[in-house]
Amino acid sequence: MRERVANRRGVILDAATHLFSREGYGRVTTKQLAESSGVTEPALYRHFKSKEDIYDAVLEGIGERLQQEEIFDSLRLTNDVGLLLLRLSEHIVEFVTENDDIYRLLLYAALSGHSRAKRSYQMIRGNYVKFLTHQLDRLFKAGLIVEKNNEITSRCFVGMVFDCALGVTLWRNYIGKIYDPVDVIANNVPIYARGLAK
Amino acid sequence: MRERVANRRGVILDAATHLFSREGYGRVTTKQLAESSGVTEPALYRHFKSKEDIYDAVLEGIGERLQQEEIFDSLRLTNDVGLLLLRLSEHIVEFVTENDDIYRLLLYAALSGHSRAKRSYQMIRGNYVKFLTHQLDRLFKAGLIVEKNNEITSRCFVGMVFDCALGVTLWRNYIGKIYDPVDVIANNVPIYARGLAK
DNA sequence: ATCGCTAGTTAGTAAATACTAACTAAGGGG
DNA sequence: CCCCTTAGTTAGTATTTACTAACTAGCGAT
Repeated sequence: MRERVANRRGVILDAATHLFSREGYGRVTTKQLAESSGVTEPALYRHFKSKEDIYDAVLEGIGERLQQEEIFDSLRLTNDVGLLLLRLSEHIVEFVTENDDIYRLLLYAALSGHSRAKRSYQMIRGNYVKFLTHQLDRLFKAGLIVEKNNEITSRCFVGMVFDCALGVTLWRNYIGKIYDPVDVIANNVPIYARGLAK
Repeated sequence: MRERVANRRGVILDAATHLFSREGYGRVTTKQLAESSGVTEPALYRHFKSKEDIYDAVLEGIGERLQQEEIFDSLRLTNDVGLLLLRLSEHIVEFVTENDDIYRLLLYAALSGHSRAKRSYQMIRGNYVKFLTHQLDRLFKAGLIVEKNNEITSRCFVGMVFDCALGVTLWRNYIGKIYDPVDVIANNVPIYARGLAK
């Protein structure tokens, strides 16, 4: 029974993205990949030359789902450090919550030392850090925040927010009470902002 | 050639801890486990009933390497929120840096949804959060810090510090400039402390 | 001295795994 | 209409993988 589908490659990649993000590369079998793409195993090899190749393509494809430019544009002129941190946090938490497979893939890739992990890291977290560093430099020059190493500050802030986002996904069942991410942000970002403001 | 060793079980567990923390459960084979324990495969099964059983024991054994009581005792009476956060941060960063296999195991376990992940999470991160929440409650009652949801604050702070620690281990090669954790802490903890202090 | 138990060994097995060989239906271009 | 390419299929293979069967050296207790 031959079923010809327009974008089979995309279907396989979607299924693979989900599987690899749940189980990690090692535990996913080609059989699983085939079944959840609605195709037989050899068909996978029409579109990719190996299992590794599928994994590579999955990590490669992460970039297309990021949408950071818009939020960056909207914050480029803000002089309110609290608002800057708040909007960035909301964006990150929303992103990780809705695309938690992407961050899982990054963690798996980083843990197992995959060559594409660095690239993924930089796309997902690095851009936020770079943008925030730049904005903090600007706010400092405008005399609005205290003097700090803004790169370190940005890295830590972004790290904190990503970890908070994991509270809604990865750590969800491990911690006691589950808070709405909005409340978490509303509680913490002002602490950071107050610590930075002049 | 029979080689009888006093604590073979421990040797196996050490080797397994290292392997699982690097590769994750799925990618480690019993052959690897045997070889890096200096033993043949069937010998593994004298000490453990399955590969899963070894993994379980590895996660179970995490607890023994944690040493949090001492630092908690030394900070129970501090009225300086900056010092409290600073000492806790130093402890966490030092712990993750020196025992990065443990945190890697936690991440792998959480990602793949292993049943022991929750327990590991609570031992490794949960205790810091509980202690810090309690201390922040105390400092608030003493009128030394602003009013916040101290549980959320603690979770986020601990999350931030653990993520910073990953900057020295997991993210090490992904970020540009590598800072000494001491400098990272010295830059960030004061921001948080200033944000909290009254 | 020997008996039994523990902790090893060698050799092997059934199942799973990544991948291939060989074949074929569908569709488009000339 | 026919032929070529594409994207599937069924059947199969070599290797790996987790684990077992059967045997044995060494040690402590009797």
